[in-house]
Amino acid sequence: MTQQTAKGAETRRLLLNTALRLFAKEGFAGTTMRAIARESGVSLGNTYYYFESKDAIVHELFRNLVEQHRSASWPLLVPGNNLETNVRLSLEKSLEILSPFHEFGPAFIRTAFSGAQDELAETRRALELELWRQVVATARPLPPLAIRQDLPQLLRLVQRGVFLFWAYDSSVDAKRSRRLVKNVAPAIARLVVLSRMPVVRSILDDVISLVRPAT
Amino acid sequence: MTQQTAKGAETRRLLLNTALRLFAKEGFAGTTMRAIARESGVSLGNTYYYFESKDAIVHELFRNLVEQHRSASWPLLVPGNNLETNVRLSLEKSLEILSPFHEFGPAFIRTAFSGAQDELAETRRALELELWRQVVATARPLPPLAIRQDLPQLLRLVQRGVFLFWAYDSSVDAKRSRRLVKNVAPAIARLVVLSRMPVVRSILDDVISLVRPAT
DNA sequence: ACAAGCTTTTGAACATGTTCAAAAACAACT
DNA sequence: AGTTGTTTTTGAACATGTTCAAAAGCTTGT
Repeated sequence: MTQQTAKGAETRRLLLNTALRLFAKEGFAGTTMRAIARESGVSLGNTYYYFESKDAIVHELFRNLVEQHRSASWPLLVPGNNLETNVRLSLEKSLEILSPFHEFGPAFIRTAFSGAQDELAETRRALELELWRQVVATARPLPPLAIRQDLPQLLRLVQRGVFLFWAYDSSVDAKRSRRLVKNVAPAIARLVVLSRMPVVRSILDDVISLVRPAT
Repeated sequence: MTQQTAKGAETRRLLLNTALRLFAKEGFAGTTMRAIARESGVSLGNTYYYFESKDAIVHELFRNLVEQHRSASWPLLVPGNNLETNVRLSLEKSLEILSPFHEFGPAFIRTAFSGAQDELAETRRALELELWRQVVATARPLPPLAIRQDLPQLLRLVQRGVFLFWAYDSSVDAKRSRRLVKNVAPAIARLVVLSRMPVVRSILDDVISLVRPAT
């Protein structure tokens, strides 16, 4: 199914690069599998030897973006930042990295929310969580102990929400999404502080009970 | 494009019914436009005369479900219910009505979140809002005045969230979605009560500023 | 060098969503 | 009844995602 030899890996890389270039130029729907094959100087069938489907190519592209997001956000999480700053920076960086791919929103969502339990989805999830753990761990003051444990998963949930919003955000330059982030970051920070209050805590518990078993 | 005469309307209805039946039996992806045409005793081209695309059929189906949800929830909103009960009943009814169409989740989402500004989307939005206005208006005690105005839009937002969750919920019988509703309803009610507190109010303001201009 | 068994590549087919020009059916008017 | 214009219907084509059996290349062991 996938590549085993050096030559195979090379072809695969070639196809992925071509696909990326065409996607950028012609958009997702506007790029045909035949075009990807032709521009790569490879047969159509061969393309399917390396990628199960057109969506699978997007899936891989998406995973790359998640990786980029993580590594680009990491150095921003410097000591001295409070939670709000960390959250805002990470979310903003995510929008920044996604911005050239707005047209893929729906396709991304299909892969991001597919509910697939395969390895790729699992590593993606782990990658995302790692970032949000770092966001929490480097924030000062540290969030209340009672919530510290679950906060990364909550933040990941928030990110998914922002991502969804962005995917269907048709405002120019995703202005509305950027405003959302600007508003959400302080809201989160406040909520976290308030999590000491039993009423707020119980609401958070409701939400946490959702992220715990899955998603 | 669409039907003008009685016969045309008849053909359209026939196609829609056949599509619905086939969707239920074979699933969305499993139902081909050719099958719909064949089973209706109509040519393929004619099907496209009445429905712009396969998605357009789903779009119409979805609108019908929204309508059903509204009219089925209405009688449940009896005097004496508090907000939590009303919210829970409406959300549960929504899951109940959607349940036979779980497989359409992604397709529904495409139409529900397409961001299209056409008439169909606008009437759907109005229909939804009307229900949530009723949910708020019939609840006792009435929600705090400061938030009463915006609450319907907030609740509609919550419903969209639940809908998204449901669409990608792969648990059997959408158990997780049902639990979500069970947890969300009291959380909402508590939040509304707490909205008198400035801190909570400011968070809600952040969210409200999002639903106000659009979505 | 050769055989056996992988991996890679190809080319042709298939299935299905969608388009379109032309035919048929129908309605309205004279 | 006949003409004219509109709505409905058809059938054939097209575009593109996907599958598959067979050919070609490569690697490894003899």
